[in-house]
This record gives sequence, C-alpha cells and structure tokens, in this order.
Amino acid sequence: MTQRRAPTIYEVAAHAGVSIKTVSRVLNLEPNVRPKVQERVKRAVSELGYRPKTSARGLAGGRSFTLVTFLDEALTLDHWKIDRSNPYVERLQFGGMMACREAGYHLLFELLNAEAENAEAILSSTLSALNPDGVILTPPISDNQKILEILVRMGTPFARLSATETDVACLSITMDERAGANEATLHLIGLGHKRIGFIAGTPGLASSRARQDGYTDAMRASGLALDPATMLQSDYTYEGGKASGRALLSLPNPPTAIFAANDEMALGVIHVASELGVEVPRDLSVVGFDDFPASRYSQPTLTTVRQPVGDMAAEASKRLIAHAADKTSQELNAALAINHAFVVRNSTSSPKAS
Amino acid sequence: MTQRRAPTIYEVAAHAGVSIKTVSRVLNLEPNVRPKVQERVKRAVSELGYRPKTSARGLAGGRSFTLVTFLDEALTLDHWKIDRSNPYVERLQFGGMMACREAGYHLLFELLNAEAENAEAILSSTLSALNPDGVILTPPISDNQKILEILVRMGTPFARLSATETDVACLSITMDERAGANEATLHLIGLGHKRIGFIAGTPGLASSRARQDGYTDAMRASGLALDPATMLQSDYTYEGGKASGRALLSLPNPPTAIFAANDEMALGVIHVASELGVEVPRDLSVVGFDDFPASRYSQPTLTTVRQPVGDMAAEASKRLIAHAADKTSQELNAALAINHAFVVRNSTSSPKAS
DNA sequence: CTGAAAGCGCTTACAG
DNA sequence: CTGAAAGCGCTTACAG
Repeated sequence: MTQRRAPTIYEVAAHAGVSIKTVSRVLNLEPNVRPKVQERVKRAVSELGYRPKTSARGLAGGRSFTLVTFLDEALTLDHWKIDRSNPYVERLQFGGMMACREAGYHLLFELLNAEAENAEAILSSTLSALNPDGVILTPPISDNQKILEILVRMGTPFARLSATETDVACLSITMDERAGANEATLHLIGLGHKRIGFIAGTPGLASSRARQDGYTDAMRASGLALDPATMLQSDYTYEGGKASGRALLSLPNPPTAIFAANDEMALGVIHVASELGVEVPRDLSVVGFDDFPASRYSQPTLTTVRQPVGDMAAEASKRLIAHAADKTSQELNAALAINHAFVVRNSTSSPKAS
Repeated sequence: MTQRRAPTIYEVAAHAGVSIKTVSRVLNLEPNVRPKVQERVKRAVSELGYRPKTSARGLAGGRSFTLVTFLDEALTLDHWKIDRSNPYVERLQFGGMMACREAGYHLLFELLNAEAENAEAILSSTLSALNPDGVILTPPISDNQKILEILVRMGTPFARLSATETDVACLSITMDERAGANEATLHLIGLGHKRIGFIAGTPGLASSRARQDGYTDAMRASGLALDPATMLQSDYTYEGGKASGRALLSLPNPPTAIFAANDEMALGVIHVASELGVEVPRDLSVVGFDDFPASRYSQPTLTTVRQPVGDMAAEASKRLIAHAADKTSQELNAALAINHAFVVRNSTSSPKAS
C-alpha cells in the first residue's frame, strides 16, 4: 500500500493549467479571477482533495488560523485535581469550537499563571510560537492589566470574557451578572419571600461582587431589609454552600429563601436542608447561578441563572476571526452583553403561610 | 509604543555568534555541540525571549507539534444541544492537554461524522491541512475500520481509545469495562443482594455490551439466576434510566438492587425511586458507571465505576509524542488497559432483612 | 485578469 | 563539532 502524500498547490495549479497564484486567489476568495478559470481551479482542488497546509499559510501569510484561549492555571488545575466538572471550560470549548470550525479556524487552550514573575515571558513566548490570530481571555486573566498590556504591545487582537473594568478600547464580552442576580432575587420576592438569605462566592472575584450587588439592588428596590445576619461570605464550593446553608438554617429566625451566588453552593444548601429535615421548596426556596449541569439532576432540580458562556465564546471567536480577515473592521472595539436566561425549575415556590 | 516583533533564529544566531544550524541543534537537543557553545546559545535564546515558530518548524521539519482528537460529530452535537455535561470530553481535554504541554505539544479537537459518504475526503483533508504528529480516536470512531484504514494509508500515527476490536497492530488504550462491571455487580452481591436488575445502554455500542457481559459474568459466577425480566434495554439517557427504573420497580417481585450501565441512567433510577417512595439505599441499592460529575451531588451520592478517561488520553498523548520524536520506538504497538477505580458512595447498602 | 519572483523561519541533507 | 545551501508550501508585493 503506497502512502498517499498530500497534494500541494503546485499540483493543483498544473492540474488546472494555471499558476499557483491563481489557485491561491480562488482559495482565498480574492477578486479578479474569471468565472471559468475559477471553476477549473475548484474542480482541480476537489479532484485532488487539496487543502492548503496550515503551517505554510501561517509562515507565508502571517495568519495561523488559530485562536488561543487562556485559562487561569491555578483555577483550572484545582478543578482538575478534585475532578469537579468545570462546565465553564466545556461550554467555552464547544461554543468557541463551533464558531471556529465554520471559518476553518482552530481553538487552542493554554494554562497561564498571570501572577507568576515570568508571566510576561511565558505569554510572549507562547504568542510568538503559536502566532495566533486572536486570543480569548477568561476571568480572572481578563482583568489582569499586565497581561492586557503585553497583548497590546505585541499587537495580538484579543477578547476579554466577563471582564469588569472595561476602560480600554477593546473587545469585551460579558453577561450582565448583576441583572441576572437581580432577576433571581426578584423571582423570590415575587413568590412572596421577605427574608431572603444570600451566600456570596470567593471574596475578591468580580463575579461574586456583581451577584451580590444584584441581590442588594432587588432587596432595596422592593423595600426589604438587608439583614447582615442572612448575608454570608463563602467560596463558591459545594462544602462552602453546605456550611453557609447550615448556618442560615440554624438562625433563630431563618430565611424562607436562599440565593447562592453559584449552583455548586446552592446544591450544598439543598443537601444540608435535606439533612436538617427542611424540605425544598416547601420549607425553603433555593436559587443558584450558572446553570451547572448537575443542577438538572438534583432533587429538586435547581432554579438558576444561566450564564451563556458558550455564546460568549462563539461571539468572541467570530469577531476575532472577522478582524483577522479584515483588519479595518471595527469588530474589536465593542463591549457586548450576551443575553442570559433565568431558568425556573423545582427548587422555588411561595413560602408556607405562617 | 513600538510593537515588538518576535525574534527569529537568525537574530539568536547573530547574538550568540554561531550559525542558525547550531541554534537549531541546541533547540532540538541534537548532539555534537560543545558545552560552551551550547551555553552561549541558551543565553542568547533566553535574553531574546526566543521561541521557534510552530508554523516554520512544521513546514520545514514535517512535525507540527500538534495532536488531534476526533470526536463523533452526532454524539457531541447532541450533548451540546441539550447542554448535558459531557465529562468524557472534558477529561479527555485535560488529560491530553496536561501531557501535551509538558512536551510543548498542542491538542486540537475535531468533530467527525464517520458515517458520512465523504468521511474519507473530510478526514484526509483535515489531516493534510493540519499535518498532526498523531491522532486520538474516540469511540465509536475508534472502531471504524474505514477510518483506521485511511489513517494507515496516510501514515498518520494514531491511538484508539476504548476500542473493542483490537486486531490491527496499533496503539489501543482501554479500561477493562467488563471487569469494572463485574466488580460493580460483585459489590452488590457481596452486600447480600440476589435479585439485581440491569439497565443496558444504547444498543450496538461496545461499551454497553462489555458492561452487560461483566454483569452476567458476576451473576453466573455467583450462581445467581439471570432473569430476563430484570434486564432492560435502554439508551444511556437520564430519561431512559427513569423509564427503566420505573419498569423494574413496578415488577411483581422487584429487584433489591439495580446496576445501570452508566451514571446518567443510574441517576434517573434514583430519581424515579424517590418519586415512588422507594428509599435509596434502604429499599434499593443503585450502582452506575463512569463517575459522572453529577454523581457527587445526587442524593444519595452514587456508587459507581470510575472510567479513567483523563489518564487514557494522557497515555495516548505521551506515546504519540514519543513516537513523533523517535520513529523507531515501539510505543505505538501496544494494547494497554488503564486502571479504573470502583467508587463506593452512599447509594448502596445491604438489602432489608425480609 | 494573470503570473514570475521573492521570502516567511525553520529543518533536512550534505560537506568539511 | 560546525556551517552553507536548499527547500518545505504557501502568500506578499510587484509587474504586466
């Protein structure tokens, strides 16, 4: 069996009776090729099963047809070590991949420790090795000024996902987390709840702050008291949620509803409620945030705010790719908020008449 | 602010006072460079922050430092559409990525419809565009003869994950699913169960067959009857698990334990049991397979067989990379079974004395 | 509308 | 142990 070597542009050109430059034109959808010639080239391409080699295109043209997503190293390794599912990465991967494949692009993932002393050297070395047409920054890297500067200096187009400080003129893609949290809280208030506990996420993370702001917005707007005793600081983990849930339910006058800043903590609250004989949603309503996959398998299933990470990654990819194809486009100077959804499942209901 | 262009091998050579070939030697760990010269080159490399460009290396040397993983298109899109978490892909991604990054490699994901008429054209065109140093095949693609032949013909090294028919001399990486299922069933038998129901996965999938075989092995070896009434065919989905669970629990003489061929179905069984007032594990023991992330958040948490997908991907990557570095190695002629684990959680216990 | 030439930044094969 | 030359397969910039 002979090993079939992949055809080159020279073979296509010979087959079609034109120069390689004309083949290149057809492949890259450049103008100024007669329809008939175009037709001949296309036939040659498909008869030979030709596909331009990515590395040759990259070397000659400076376009690598590659986008790289930077993930926070510590966060990612932590998730991986305890083998907790990280739906964030998964949605990123699929949303980005689907947008990329339509355009013949590829999505690469890199771990980056933005706090390391040599972060700058590592980043620029990665960029010069891969020469990506664009970079997608995930939190908390998307708010790291040092990283942003390096990218600007190297001239690499980038998109920031869920960034909070969007001063620079660049592409920033978010969902309105504050609005989502506001909606979640109003849902509980609408059901008739008045004592609504809140469990915050990891201190310092922008998402936790935004979700807390949304909660307080809704409480204030509805004229409900913000009781510090029912607002607990936690850490976005299942165990943290259990601890905070236990604390909240042990209060002399416990809340009738709890809004946790992410699903993992909300699931912990549901678990601890069941241990304490508190029935959800009859005795306690629970709302989460993220639409974590496990939230569909919990008992009861969890009412939550759906973070459109896949759509965010797809939008980032599309704009980065459009920019690579046409540098004059303004695709990269925008702050977009992708629509989120509020998903009502079975963990919320009106409070017991008492 | 001037845009810093990435340095080339010429600049490093000039800086170190040697030829570019010597720089290349040091970079590729080739022999025959004096220690002093080596030292000088290394210093120049780090002072200039030099990293060879992947596309130039790929074009000149025929090594792309890239591995591509092919995912079944329909399966993946289905999971994505309903936004079910697919821990398989996630573990693949991380296990592979960690192994790749140590070696300066990158992992790409591609969707492939192996049943399409033009599957061959698509595959070979993808391969000639990317020119990967190796390919990782996931099920059911890893058992697709047509695809295997194309890979052999194109001379692309590949690893098959969870393949069942391992006739060809190639790299095949599995876990012993039959042994895992056997272990799960013996666990239930060891607890004292005698009527143990089984819920099979999607018909035709090799994994479902292997898991069923493991179940029947254990039942037979223990002298227990295989009752067709308690062995149901399902489809690996949560809804399928609920339906089968309901059917089994409605039997005149229902089983005291159920082994479902994956976690998603097992979670469905737990859910339906709770609806029917059957308490798990007091009235019914449930075992799953895969160690799906949601299995840690269920009530009760699920006893299951852990499929070491991350380790499998890591092993595949390492061997493919080793082979790319040294074609004479025998890394690619092996059938490996990666160790799995049996994870006992809270969904199993001894049957009620009756 | 089309093509000949040069060059992207490396590695290969060869010479010394 | 080291280097000069050629070439990988494309795109760019230019000429006609």
